[in-house]
Amino acid sequence: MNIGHAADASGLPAKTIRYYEEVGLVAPDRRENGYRDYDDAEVHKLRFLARARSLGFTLEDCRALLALWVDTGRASAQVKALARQHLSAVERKIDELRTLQSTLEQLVEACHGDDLPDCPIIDDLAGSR
Amino acid sequence: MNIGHAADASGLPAKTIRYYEEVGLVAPDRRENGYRDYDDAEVHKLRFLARARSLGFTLEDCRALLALWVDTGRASAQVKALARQHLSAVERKIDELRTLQSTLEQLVEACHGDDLPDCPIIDDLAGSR
DNA sequence: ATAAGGGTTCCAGTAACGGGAGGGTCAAGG
DNA sequence: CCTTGACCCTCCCGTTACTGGAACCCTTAT
Repeated sequence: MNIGHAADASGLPAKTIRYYEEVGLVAPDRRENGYRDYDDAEVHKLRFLARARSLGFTLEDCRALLALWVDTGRASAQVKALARQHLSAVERKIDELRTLQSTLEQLVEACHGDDLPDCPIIDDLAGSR
Repeated sequence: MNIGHAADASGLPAKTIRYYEEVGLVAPDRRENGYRDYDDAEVHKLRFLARARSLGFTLEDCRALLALWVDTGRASAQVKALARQHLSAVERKIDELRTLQSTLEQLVEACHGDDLPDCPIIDDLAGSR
Protein backbone atom coordinates (compact mmCIF):
# COMPACT_ATOMS: atom_id res chain seq x y z
CA MET A 1 0.00 0.00 0.00
CA ASN A 2 1.39 3.35 -1.06
CA ILE A 3 1.66 6.24 1.35
CA GLY A 4 -1.29 8.05 -0.21
CA HIS A 5 -3.55 5.13 0.43
CA ALA A 6 -2.15 4.70 3.92
CA ALA A 7 -2.89 8.36 4.50
CA ASP A 8 -6.50 7.86 3.45
CA ALA A 9 -6.78 4.74 5.58
CA SER A 10 -5.32 6.39 8.67
CA GLY A 11 -6.62 9.90 8.34
CA LEU A 12 -3.09 11.30 8.60
CA PRO A 13 -1.45 13.49 5.94
CA ALA A 14 1.33 11.77 4.00
CA LYS A 15 3.73 14.43 5.28
CA THR A 16 2.92 13.46 8.82
CA ILE A 17 3.38 9.79 8.10
CA ARG A 18 6.84 10.45 6.68
CA TYR A 19 7.63 12.51 9.74
CA TYR A 20 6.57 9.68 12.05
CA GLU A 21 8.92 7.43 10.16
CA GLU A 22 11.73 9.95 10.50
CA VAL A 23 11.34 9.98 14.27
CA GLY A 24 11.14 6.21 14.40
CA LEU A 25 7.47 5.62 15.18
CA VAL A 26 6.78 3.52 12.10
CA ALA A 27 9.00 1.61 9.72
CA PRO A 28 7.28 0.55 6.50
CA ASP A 29 8.93 -1.66 3.93
CA ARG A 30 10.30 -0.20 0.75
CA ARG A 31 9.65 -1.38 -2.75
CA GLU A 32 12.27 -1.65 -5.45
CA ASN A 33 11.37 1.80 -6.73
CA GLY A 34 11.91 3.36 -3.31
CA TYR A 35 8.23 3.76 -2.53
CA ARG A 36 7.09 3.07 1.00
CA ASP A 37 4.88 0.01 1.33
CA TYR A 38 2.44 -0.15 4.23
CA ASP A 39 0.93 -3.42 5.33
CA ASP A 40 -2.12 -3.73 7.56
CA ALA A 41 -0.06 -3.74 10.73
CA GLU A 42 1.60 -0.45 9.86
CA VAL A 43 -1.69 1.12 8.92
CA HIS A 44 -3.11 -0.02 12.22
CA LYS A 45 -0.17 1.61 13.95
CA LEU A 46 -0.88 4.81 12.06
CA ARG A 47 -4.47 4.81 13.16
CA PHE A 48 -3.35 4.17 16.71
CA LEU A 49 -1.07 7.18 16.44
CA ALA A 50 -3.78 9.33 14.92
CA ARG A 51 -6.12 8.49 17.77
CA ALA A 52 -3.48 9.03 20.45
CA ARG A 53 -2.51 12.39 18.94
CA SER A 54 -6.16 13.41 18.75
CA LEU A 55 -6.31 12.82 22.49
CA GLY A 56 -3.44 15.25 22.89
CA PHE A 57 -0.68 12.81 23.76
CA THR A 58 2.77 14.01 22.73
CA LEU A 59 4.73 11.99 20.23
CA GLU A 60 6.92 10.74 23.05
CA ASP A 61 3.81 9.59 24.89
CA CYS A 62 2.73 7.94 21.67
CA ARG A 63 6.03 6.13 21.47
CA ALA A 64 5.52 4.79 24.97
CA LEU A 65 1.89 3.87 24.26
CA LEU A 66 2.90 1.99 21.12
CA ALA A 67 5.44 0.06 23.15
CA LEU A 68 2.78 -0.81 25.71
CA TRP A 69 0.42 -1.83 22.95
CA VAL A 70 2.80 -4.34 21.44
CA ASP A 71 3.86 -5.55 24.88
CA THR A 72 0.98 -7.93 25.48
CA GLY A 73 2.31 -8.59 28.96
CA ARG A 74 2.13 -4.96 30.12
CA ALA A 75 0.33 -3.96 33.27
CA SER A 76 -2.67 -1.75 32.60
CA ALA A 77 -1.40 0.36 35.50
CA GLN A 78 1.39 1.59 33.27
CA VAL A 79 -1.03 2.77 30.63
CA LYS A 80 -3.29 4.33 33.21
CA ALA A 81 -0.36 6.21 34.74
CA LEU A 82 0.51 7.71 31.39
CA ALA A 83 -3.07 8.69 30.71
CA ARG A 84 -3.49 10.17 34.16
CA GLN A 85 -0.34 12.18 33.78
CA HIS A 86 -1.60 13.56 30.52
CA LEU A 87 -4.99 14.27 32.02
CA SER A 88 -3.33 16.26 34.79
CA ALA A 89 -1.41 18.29 32.25
CA VAL A 90 -4.64 19.01 30.38
CA GLU A 91 -6.33 20.07 33.59
CA ARG A 92 -3.48 22.35 34.54
CA LYS A 93 -3.68 23.94 31.14
CA ILE A 94 -7.42 24.44 31.48
CA ASP A 95 -6.93 26.16 34.83
CA GLU A 96 -4.30 28.42 33.32
CA LEU A 97 -6.59 29.34 30.46
CA ARG A 98 -9.54 29.90 32.75
CA THR A 99 -7.51 32.41 34.72
CA LEU A 100 -6.64 34.17 31.49
CA GLN A 101 -10.24 34.01 30.41
CA SER A 102 -11.61 35.71 33.49
CA THR A 103 -8.98 38.43 33.42
CA LEU A 104 -9.61 39.07 29.75
CA GLU A 105 -13.36 39.09 30.30
CA GLN A 106 -13.00 41.73 32.97
CA LEU A 107 -10.82 43.86 30.75
CA VAL A 108 -13.05 43.52 27.74
CA GLU A 109 -16.08 44.39 29.79
CA ALA A 110 -14.40 47.42 31.32
CA CYS A 111 -13.49 48.83 27.93
CA HIS A 112 -16.06 51.06 26.28
CA GLY A 113 -14.98 50.06 22.84
CA ASP A 114 -15.85 53.38 21.31
CA ASP A 115 -13.79 55.79 19.25
CA LEU A 116 -12.30 57.57 22.26
CA PRO A 117 -8.75 56.78 23.31
CA ASP A 118 -9.51 56.06 26.96
CA CYS A 119 -8.95 52.32 27.42
CA PRO A 120 -8.78 50.27 30.61
CA ILE A 121 -7.11 47.44 28.71
CA ILE A 122 -4.18 49.58 27.67
CA ASP A 123 -4.11 51.09 31.15
CA ASP A 124 -3.79 47.63 32.65
CA LEU A 125 -1.00 46.65 30.30
CA ALA A 126 0.79 49.91 30.97
CA GLY A 127 0.56 49.20 34.68
CA SER A 128 -1.36 52.33 35.57
CA ARG A 129 -3.93 51.51 38.20
CA MET B 1 20.63 50.97 32.62
CA ASN B 2 22.27 47.67 31.66
CA ILE B 3 20.25 44.75 30.40
CA GLY B 4 20.61 42.88 33.68
CA HIS B 5 19.05 45.71 35.60
CA ALA B 6 16.34 46.12 32.95
CA ALA B 7 15.65 42.41 33.36
CA ASP B 8 15.21 42.81 37.10
CA ALA B 9 13.03 45.86 36.60
CA SER B 10 10.78 44.21 34.03
CA GLY B 11 10.72 40.65 35.27
CA LEU B 12 11.87 39.37 31.89
CA PRO B 13 15.05 37.31 31.37
CA ALA B 14 17.85 39.18 29.61
CA LYS B 15 17.71 36.58 26.85
CA THR B 16 14.09 37.40 26.22
CA ILE B 17 14.78 41.12 26.15
CA ARG B 18 17.46 40.61 23.50
CA TYR B 19 15.00 38.51 21.55
CA TYR B 20 12.38 41.24 21.70
CA GLU B 21 14.94 43.62 20.30
CA GLU B 22 15.80 41.19 17.51
CA VAL B 23 12.17 41.06 16.42
CA GLY B 24 11.86 44.81 16.64
CA LEU B 25 9.70 45.27 19.74
CA VAL B 26 12.20 47.40 21.62
CA ALA B 27 15.19 49.45 20.53
CA PRO B 28 17.44 50.53 23.39
CA ASP B 29 20.36 52.88 22.90
CA ARG B 30 23.88 51.54 22.85
CA ARG B 31 26.81 52.79 24.84
CA GLU B 32 30.30 53.24 23.48
CA ASN B 33 31.28 49.79 24.69
CA GLY B 34 28.38 48.17 22.83
CA TYR B 35 26.27 47.59 25.92
CA ARG B 36 22.54 48.15 25.62
CA ASP B 37 21.28 51.12 27.61
CA TYR B 38 17.65 51.12 28.77
CA ASP B 39 15.93 54.30 29.81
CA ASP B 40 12.68 54.45 31.77
CA ALA B 41 10.56 54.47 28.63
CA GLU B 42 12.12 51.25 27.33
CA VAL B 43 11.78 49.58 30.71
CA HIS B 44 8.15 50.60 30.77
CA LYS B 45 7.73 49.04 27.35
CA LEU B 46 9.30 45.86 28.66
CA ARG B 47 6.89 45.71 31.55
CA PHE B 48 4.03 46.32 29.14
CA LEU B 49 5.24 43.39 27.08
CA ALA B 50 5.66 41.18 30.12
CA ARG B 51 2.11 41.90 31.19
CA ALA B 52 0.66 41.39 27.72
CA ARG B 53 2.52 38.09 27.34
CA SER B 54 1.31 36.97 30.75
CA LEU B 55 -2.22 37.50 29.42
CA GLY B 56 -1.39 35.15 26.60
CA PHE B 57 -1.18 37.64 23.76
CA THR B 58 1.13 36.56 20.96
CA LEU B 59 4.15 38.69 20.15
CA GLU B 60 2.36 39.97 17.07
CA ASP B 61 -0.57 40.99 19.25
CA CYS B 62 1.93 42.66 21.54
CA ARG B 63 3.35 44.57 18.62
CA ALA B 64 -0.12 45.84 17.75
CA LEU B 65 -0.90 46.66 21.39
CA LEU B 66 2.32 48.61 21.74
CA ALA B 67 1.40 50.61 18.65
CA LEU B 68 -2.01 51.33 20.11
CA TRP B 69 -0.43 52.33 23.40
CA VAL B 70 1.81 54.94 21.85
CA ASP B 71 -0.95 56.15 19.56
CA THR B 72 -2.69 58.40 22.03
CA GLY B 73 -5.43 59.04 19.50
CA ARG B 74 -6.42 55.38 19.08
CA ALA B 75 -10.01 54.30 19.47
CA SER B 76 -10.50 51.99 22.44
CA ALA B 77 -12.62 49.88 20.10
CA GLN B 78 -9.44 48.76 18.37
CA VAL B 79 -7.93 47.56 21.60
CA LYS B 80 -11.15 45.90 22.63
CA ALA B 81 -11.35 44.09 19.30
CA LEU B 82 -7.88 42.65 19.77
CA ALA B 83 -8.64 41.58 23.31
CA ARG B 84 -11.94 40.03 22.33
CA GLN B 85 -10.30 38.12 19.53
CA HIS B 86 -7.76 36.76 21.94
CA LEU B 87 -10.45 35.93 24.45
CA SER B 88 -12.28 33.95 21.79
CA ALA B 89 -9.15 32.00 20.98
CA VAL B 90 -8.67 31.23 24.67
CA GLU B 91 -12.27 30.07 24.94
CA ARG B 92 -11.94 27.84 21.90
CA LYS B 93 -8.83 26.32 23.38
CA ILE B 94 -10.60 25.71 26.68
CA ASP B 95 -13.44 23.94 24.89
CA GLU B 96 -10.96 21.78 23.02
CA LEU B 97 -9.20 20.85 26.22
CA ARG B 98 -12.43 20.15 28.03
CA THR B 99 -13.38 17.67 25.36
CA LEU B 100 -10.02 16.00 25.79
CA GLN B 101 -10.44 16.07 29.52
CA SER B 102 -13.77 14.28 29.55
CA THR B 103 -12.59 11.63 27.11
CA LEU B 104 -9.44 11.05 29.13
CA GLU B 105 -11.41 10.91 32.35
CA GLN B 106 -13.65 8.22 30.94
CA LEU B 107 -10.70 6.19 29.75
CA VAL B 108 -8.81 6.55 33.00
CA GLU B 109 -11.86 5.56 34.95
CA ALA B 110 -12.51 2.53 32.79
CA CYS B 111 -8.98 1.21 33.26
CA HIS B 112 -8.40 -1.04 36.23
CA GLY B 113 -4.81 0.07 36.59
CA ASP B 114 -3.67 -3.25 37.94
CA ASP B 115 -0.89 -5.56 36.80
CA LEU B 116 -3.01 -7.36 34.24
CA PRO B 117 -2.62 -6.51 30.56
CA ASP B 118 -6.29 -5.88 29.87
CA CYS B 119 -6.62 -2.16 29.23
CA PRO B 120 -9.56 -0.18 27.84
CA ILE B 121 -7.26 2.75 27.10
CA ILE B 122 -5.07 0.71 24.78
CA ASP B 123 -8.20 -0.87 23.34
CA ASP B 124 -9.57 2.56 22.52
CA LEU B 125 -6.36 3.68 20.89
CA ALA B 126 -6.17 0.45 18.93
CA GLY B 127 -9.69 1.07 17.71
CA SER B 128 -11.18 -2.13 19.09
CA ARG B 129 -14.60 -1.37 20.42
C1' DA C 1 47.88 39.95 37.14
C1' DT C 2 43.88 37.80 37.71
C1' DA C 3 39.34 36.47 38.88
C1' DA C 4 34.44 37.35 39.16
C1' DG C 5 30.60 38.98 37.18
C1' DG C 6 28.77 41.66 33.95
C1' DG C 7 28.10 42.29 28.77
C1' DT C 8 28.28 40.92 23.37
C1' DT C 9 27.31 37.89 19.07
C1' DC C 10 26.03 33.80 16.79
C1' DC C 11 24.46 28.97 16.46
C1' DA C 12 21.55 25.17 17.62
C1' DG C 13 17.53 23.11 19.53
C1' DT C 14 12.70 22.86 21.03
C1' DA C 15 7.18 20.22 19.00
C1' DA C 16 5.07 18.61 15.30
C1' DC C 17 4.53 19.30 11.43
C1' DG C 18 3.43 22.22 6.52
C1' DG C 19 5.05 24.23 2.14
C1' DG C 20 7.66 24.00 -1.71
C1' DA C 21 11.61 22.91 -4.90
C1' DG C 22 13.53 19.59 -7.87
C1' DG C 23 13.25 15.28 -9.48
C1' DG C 24 11.90 10.00 -10.29
C1' DT C 25 7.79 6.49 -11.36
C1' DC C 26 3.69 4.61 -13.20
C1' DA C 27 -0.62 3.82 -15.85
C1' DA C 28 -3.47 5.43 -19.49
C1' DG C 29 -4.46 7.68 -23.78
C1' DG C 30 -3.33 9.75 -28.55
C1' DC D 1 6.40 6.01 -28.74
C1' DC D 2 5.46 9.87 -26.26
C1' DT D 3 3.17 12.60 -23.22
C1' DT D 4 0.25 13.81 -19.47
C1' DG D 5 -1.20 13.67 -14.85
C1' DA D 6 -1.09 11.69 -10.57
C1' DC D 7 1.65 9.74 -7.70
C1' DC D 8 6.12 9.14 -5.11
C1' DC D 9 10.96 10.53 -3.35
C1' DT D 10 14.44 13.54 -0.61
C1' DC D 11 15.94 17.68 0.98
C1' DC D 12 15.47 22.36 3.13
C1' DC D 13 13.10 26.33 5.20
C1' DG D 14 9.60 28.37 8.20
C1' DT D 15 6.58 28.23 12.12
C1' DT D 16 6.39 30.30 18.08
C1' DA D 17 8.84 32.27 21.59
C1' DC D 18 12.13 31.60 23.48
C1' DT D 19 16.48 28.80 26.04
C1' DG D 20 21.14 27.01 26.35
C1' DG D 21 25.76 27.23 25.16
C1' DA D 22 30.24 28.64 23.04
C1' DA D 23 33.54 32.05 22.40
C1' DC D 24 34.76 36.38 23.39
C1' DC D 25 34.90 41.50 25.36
C1' DC D 26 34.41 44.99 29.43
C1' DT D 27 34.71 46.52 34.23
C1' DT D 28 35.89 46.41 38.84
C1' DA D 29 38.16 44.65 42.84
C1' DT D 30 41.80 42.31 45.01
